[in-house]
Amino acid sequence: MPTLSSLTVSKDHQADALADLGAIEVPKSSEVLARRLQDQILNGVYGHGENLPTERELVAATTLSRGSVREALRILEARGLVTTRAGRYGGSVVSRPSDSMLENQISLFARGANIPVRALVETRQALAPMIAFLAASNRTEEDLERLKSISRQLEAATDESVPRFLRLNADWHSALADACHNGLLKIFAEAIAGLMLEVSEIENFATHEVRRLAIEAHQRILDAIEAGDAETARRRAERDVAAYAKVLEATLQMRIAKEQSP
Amino acid sequence: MPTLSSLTVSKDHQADALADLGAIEVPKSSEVLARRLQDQILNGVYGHGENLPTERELVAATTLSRGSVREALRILEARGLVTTRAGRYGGSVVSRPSDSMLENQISLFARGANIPVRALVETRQALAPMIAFLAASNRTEEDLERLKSISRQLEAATDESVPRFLRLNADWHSALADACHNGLLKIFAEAIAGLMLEVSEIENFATHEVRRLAIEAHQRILDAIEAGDAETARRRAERDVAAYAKVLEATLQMRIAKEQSP
DNA sequence: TATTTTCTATGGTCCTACAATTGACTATGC
DNA sequence: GCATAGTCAATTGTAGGACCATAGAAAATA
Repeated sequence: MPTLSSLTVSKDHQADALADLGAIEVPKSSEVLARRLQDQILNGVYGHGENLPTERELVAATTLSRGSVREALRILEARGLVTTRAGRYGGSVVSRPSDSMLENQISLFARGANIPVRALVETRQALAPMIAFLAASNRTEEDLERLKSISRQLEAATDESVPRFLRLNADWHSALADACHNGLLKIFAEAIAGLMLEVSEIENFATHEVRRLAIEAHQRILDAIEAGDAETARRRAERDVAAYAKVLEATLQMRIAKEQSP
Repeated sequence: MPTLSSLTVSKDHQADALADLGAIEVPKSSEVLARRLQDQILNGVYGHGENLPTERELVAATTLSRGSVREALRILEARGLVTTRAGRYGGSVVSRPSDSMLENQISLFARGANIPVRALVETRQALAPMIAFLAASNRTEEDLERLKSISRQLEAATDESVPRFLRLNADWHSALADACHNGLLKIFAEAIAGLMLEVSEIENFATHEVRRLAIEAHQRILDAIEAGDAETARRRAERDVAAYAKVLEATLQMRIAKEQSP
């Protein structure tokens, strides 16, 4: 007659069950709350601009301590999902992650992951032609005016300090990214531009000759954009970024050579 | 004889000074500490895998309360710069932001900014050809094997459930992104793939016909990658993603039509 | 009506205390 | 001697209370 214990599963099944368990990670209460609030925000329970419950209300609802609630709010703030203001009628307001926040995150990742300059250049080579193409297709008159304005300043700055030239150059690319009317492409491009700017500043490779070539390339692209010739704009951007990649590579090679025999 | 008071600046200068002041935002102590620790981490004061000072050491050094110190650590944790473990010999160790963390941030941004599907498609059109190009150039034998393996599974899944097909499809693109050996491109592509997957699932437009076409396109790209023919791979990826964009657009148009006359 | 003052709910900060965790160390049993 | 179990201690995790600083609204005042 079968006993109760004889009905239990075999040792093999127990081993399987053990393996199935795996490592268990216990999240912190602040992370759990942050996650749940994030879900509610994404599901529209709290819309943009609306106030989350006050800290003390969250304490009452969750039975967590105020410290844990505040840590959860700091997490959401770091993700750009809420902004908190003090004072009466203050509180945590649901907001959209800003451009600069995402750019910073991309920058942090790239530094941490030791993304090589080559990878940055490749990504730029992927994005820049599409940005030029779209800018030619979608630009408004305001976009065009702004690009032209920066172009003029850029031409005037050929002989000025390198930092000013680099900054104006960045502005030009930023205006171009605006003109393409694609928020995601814009941020990707600007994050990469920011990362490459650091390299450029270190390298200091913006010689007079390089600057002149850059301005001419910009002008050619701008002409195509003004004419609304998307295909030509794309092709010219392709050539521009390829030329830039070559110059940068040569500069980096030079640096390596220098370091090996100073 | 000039008095001391006559040596003070004019009212005009005072007005200038007032304008120079502008709005002043007082940051929270936790944000200040988070920023300073982040700078130290980026400057290599604490290397990857190293421990930050303990919470109580930070309290002693900063004269902040432990609560503020902990909020700062939660901010850094949300940025992916540290991971904290409890227990003796635990603490906050410096770490690199993970791929998934950046992907989530991109996803959060795109949702919040209401990035239209059109912009996602455009960005994908920019990235996919470059990824195929680089994959053909940089692929290892392991990359190739993995791609082939997923391709086989994908062909076998033509008649299976849509979610399984979509998932395998995502895996294929993920493997392709790995093969290009560019960490940044990979994450951008996967973040967009994740966002588009949501759309696809809603649309449920993976008909048998579409699936067959997708598999054929993959095979053509894979052939070029195996041959190491980067230029061909790029061209084929271009055509693939353009075709995909067309199908998606048609599906979206259909949905709009349906909604207007249900 | 315009200005100032007061009021008060809210986040910001500090403090204390204790629980939970976890790796190293020690003791135990065989 | 070795494996197992138990103990210890430093660290994070959490709770709760107290008070300050802030900032709008509302009331008082001119």
